[in-house]
Amino acid sequence: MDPHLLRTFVAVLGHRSFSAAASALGYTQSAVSQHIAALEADLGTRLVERRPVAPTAAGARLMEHTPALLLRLDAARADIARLHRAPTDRLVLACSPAALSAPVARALAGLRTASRVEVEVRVLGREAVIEAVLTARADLGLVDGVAAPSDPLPLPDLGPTVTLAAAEEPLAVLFPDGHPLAGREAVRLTDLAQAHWIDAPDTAVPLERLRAVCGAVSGAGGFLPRIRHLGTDVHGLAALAAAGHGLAALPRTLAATLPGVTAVPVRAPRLVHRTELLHPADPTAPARHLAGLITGHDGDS
Amino acid sequence: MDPHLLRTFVAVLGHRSFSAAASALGYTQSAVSQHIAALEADLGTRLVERRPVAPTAAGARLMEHTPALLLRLDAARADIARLHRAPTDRLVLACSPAALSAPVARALAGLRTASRVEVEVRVLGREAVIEAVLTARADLGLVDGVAAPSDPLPLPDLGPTVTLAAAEEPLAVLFPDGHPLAGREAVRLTDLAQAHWIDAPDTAVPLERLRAVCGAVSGAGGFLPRIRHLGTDVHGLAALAAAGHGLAALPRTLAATLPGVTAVPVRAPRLVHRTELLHPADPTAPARHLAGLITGHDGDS
DNA sequence: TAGAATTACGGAGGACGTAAGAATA
DNA sequence: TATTCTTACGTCCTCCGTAATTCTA
Repeated sequence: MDPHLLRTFVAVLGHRSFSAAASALGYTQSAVSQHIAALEADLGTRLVERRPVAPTAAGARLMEHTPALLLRLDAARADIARLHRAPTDRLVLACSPAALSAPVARALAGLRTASRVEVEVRVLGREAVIEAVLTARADLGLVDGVAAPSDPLPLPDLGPTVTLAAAEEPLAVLFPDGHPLAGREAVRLTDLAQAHWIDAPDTAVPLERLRAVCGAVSGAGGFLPRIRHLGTDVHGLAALAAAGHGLAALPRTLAATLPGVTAVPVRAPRLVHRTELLHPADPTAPARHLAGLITGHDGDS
Repeated sequence: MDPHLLRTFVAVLGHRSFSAAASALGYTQSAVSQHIAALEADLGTRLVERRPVAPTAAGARLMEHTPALLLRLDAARADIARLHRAPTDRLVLACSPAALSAPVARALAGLRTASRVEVEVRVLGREAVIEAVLTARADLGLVDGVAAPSDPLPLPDLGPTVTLAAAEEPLAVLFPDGHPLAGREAVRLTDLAQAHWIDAPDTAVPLERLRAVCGAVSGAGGFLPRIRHLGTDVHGLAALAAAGHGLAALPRTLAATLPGVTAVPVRAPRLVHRTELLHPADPTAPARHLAGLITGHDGDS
């Protein structure tokens, strides 16, 4: 269970090929084959089915642990590296699309007028934001999601990362302009479970999450995807929604600014769209500053 | 960052000595020294201060990740090993002290009358219960704690372990018989923050947890320990409480059966004592059976 | 000065590449 | 039969133990 072997393992499954994984990792095919063989010998089971390459049951189990394991390994290394970095006047903010709201943008402006800080904003998917903060590729992160009011987002706990609430606001559903429900004051999310949805896991609220928060109320499933939208482009998502491909959930103030769609607030179940600020245990000075601006408090602790 | 090196690292810090760690791990001191040197070279920092042996700042950071990392590594191995184990008619239940309630005991009795299953109950601290389930040293776990009603316990998420609620019941504080507050109908936990408490992290509700759930209300700290009780012995804890060493929080029905103390329910903040059932992704047949008996449902999913 | 960690060094085993051999679509 | 994985084998490097050395309480 050497990390190198595990990295090879995920690469093999990711590429569905030994040789592709080998060239991606800078090994020969032979080495990759030996890595997998070593893992399988260690664990006493076949992990990968060959030709075509696919995980066995045991391999699937291992895959439930390995990415998190490797991420945490990187996080540990990053945490230590952070201790010795020079104080910087540069700030990298990783941000999921719906988390980059007008107030956040204003806070960033405030930071840049107050101090001469070079700012870089990276819009990423939710997991990628968390990963960026943990591995110190970003100084600060903003992730959005839905939860019951004043409940925290269910983020995977990956060590000593501090998160503090940044903002809660109403959740809305995007309807094409002129849609029968677009005139409503508010909608019940549970009523829409059987509608067609756009599966945009990185941009809108993931359907699986909608299922989870509604499933706590009614036991049902629903929220089936009709079309899949990858990437982090809110505008493109709105275009799909406007064209009637399906529904999507976004924070209301953001949704209200999108063309071709009408944002109808969600009335029940009682939910909010929540944005949380992630920062590592010892943020840089600019990161502390921005965190303070975003939360309205001092960024200490 | 080889797992072997990390294991040596935690052993060195745990024993506060290279040579002690060496003999514990079956290495020579030299090997341990080389392990630490390799880690330090890899991470580019000193991790351990020598004579006396203690973690540096970087070493402390690494220690925030390493135990969880090694546990997850073991959990992955255990998950895979579970796939190939023979079906068994043995059941090991790991259980935190306050989770072993009368209904649980009855459920166990039901299991033994229904099927010829050899049952073993292991009472452990909370972390040890989780660890036992994850590493397959137990088939099923029961952990207790406090939370807001119908909120889940804040368990560290260590991979694909399913948890389902088993029971919620009122939380109570143990007062010595005859204590001025022992006659009360109910108490506010926040009123007791400045009282003396028994620090019994494995048996009672950990003080840190009380601080956390009360801290969400008032920002204060409090709940300072006066005496420390280690181990998993409810009766001994009660004896300390009866002798006036300090207060402790336990589920009410359990607390009510203890001699020498009076259990006063907690009125505010609105909290419950909660017991959660932990089981691995693919429980054994007896484990499924017992889970069904405890929750009152079928143990499927 | 004694206890404890480091350094030097050598042998055994492991890791990776080259190249030849099996297996499958 | 071509592609892809496996196996064989040689080399280099790493790992760990023995033993001599340095450090520090």
